[in-house]
Amino acid sequence: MASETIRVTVDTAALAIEQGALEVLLVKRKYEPFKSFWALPGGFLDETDQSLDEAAARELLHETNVGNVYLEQLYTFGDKGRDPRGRIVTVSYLALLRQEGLELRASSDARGVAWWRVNELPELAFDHANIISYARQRVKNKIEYSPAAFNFLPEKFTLRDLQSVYESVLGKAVDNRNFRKKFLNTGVLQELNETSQEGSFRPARLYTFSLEEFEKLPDRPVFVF
Amino acid sequence: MASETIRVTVDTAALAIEQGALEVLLVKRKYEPFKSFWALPGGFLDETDQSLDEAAARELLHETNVGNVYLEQLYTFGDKGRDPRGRIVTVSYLALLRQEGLELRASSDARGVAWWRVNELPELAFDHANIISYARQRVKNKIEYSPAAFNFLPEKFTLRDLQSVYESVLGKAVDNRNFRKKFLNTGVLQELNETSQEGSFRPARLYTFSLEEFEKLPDRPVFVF
DNA sequence: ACAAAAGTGTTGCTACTACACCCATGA
DNA sequence: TCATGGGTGTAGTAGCAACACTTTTGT
Repeated sequence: MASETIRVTVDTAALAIEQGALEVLLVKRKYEPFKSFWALPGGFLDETDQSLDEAAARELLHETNVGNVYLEQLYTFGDKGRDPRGRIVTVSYLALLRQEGLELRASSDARGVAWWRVNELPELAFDHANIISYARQRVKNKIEYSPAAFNFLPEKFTLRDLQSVYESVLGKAVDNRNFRKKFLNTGVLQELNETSQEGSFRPARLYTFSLEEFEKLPDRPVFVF
Repeated sequence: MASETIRVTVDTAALAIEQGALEVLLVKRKYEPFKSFWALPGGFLDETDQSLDEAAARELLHETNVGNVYLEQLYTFGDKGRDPRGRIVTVSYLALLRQEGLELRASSDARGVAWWRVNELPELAFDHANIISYARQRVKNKIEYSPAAFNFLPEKFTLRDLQSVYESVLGKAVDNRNFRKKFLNTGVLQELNETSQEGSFRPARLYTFSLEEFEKLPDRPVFVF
């Protein structure tokens, strides 16, 4: 083998929360290497991509039919030997989204697409387990100082929903009185005159997130629980 | 030009502090594109590099003769058109170091190497100004929760030295009583029985950083001023 | 009336901010 | 003794953690 060329892929760890558990979107590989293993959706950077971000969005849409989601760059992996096909540099991405309303569809070069609970992952292709743990760590940090958590929620949500997001991501329970007090104090929650009826008990008030109010906050972590 | 190949470079924003000013290490380009512009040291990822980190260290050493420094990956830039030579993906790195004791030496493909104050930069090649602003932001965040600041200091330093590092990076003055109290309270500073004589005035006590003590601290930002 | 989740206050403590003067040294 | 930077203490305040019961609704 002569001077092997270096190729670039863009892979996305797309996270969502389902029933109090953090889940990641995986595709089942149809071809070697790692045939039949689950892997992060992604693929080679293309000359037509205007940017890495665009490439990540394109591949995510192509491989899973998921589009229009929050995406940010995570970390770039380039160790020799991480892909048996040759020297491959992978720019990884993090996506935060809701599962509701999606219509997952695998591309023709995959055997399937599915959500997996991050605490119960199968054996993964390449170093993708590593990328996912990076992603988890990033979200954990991120929800403390940014409105990242709201990407997991619909437009209107209850305080309980929001608290559940924090609990799922942080992996620990939070005191509900302190949580409400602190979050309401930040001013980023806009109270609606609507409630959400979930069963035969008291309905919960709905809120929306106000980006405008968020931008008035200091840069420091303000959503720490 | 047929299907152009994608190439990967690794560029490093090496920061140090000199006389209360944050500075970055630049090389003057000898060839096109951006001939005679100043740029970050870096170069193409090589098949012999075991990892991106290694590539960054290799290029930094080759282009500036600076080695053995703290390096961490920063962000990856891959927009179309950011390099006139074709599609180039750049994995950027951040280095934190001291200038003392270095013997800067440009490689044969450069016209020179020099430190530049980040607040007085010349016009830079490519999107390197952008990379430097990423680097500045990263250090600013990093010194609040990690021992990153100590990379700018020698083994033994005074509290005043340490405070100057924070002031230079944060770009603001800090109350010295509160700074000392808070830093000493963290327990990460080991007091030495030595002093530093700097002039005809009271000598300052020297300290060292204790990694062992640092690791006992919580994950949250503890060096916030 | 009961089951279920929504919603609410207080107290003690810790940690931060703001602020100004004395100390030790060499010349 | 003077000039220079090193080094120190306090008081008021704000924000945090810990903690348990009442309210509202549908059945």
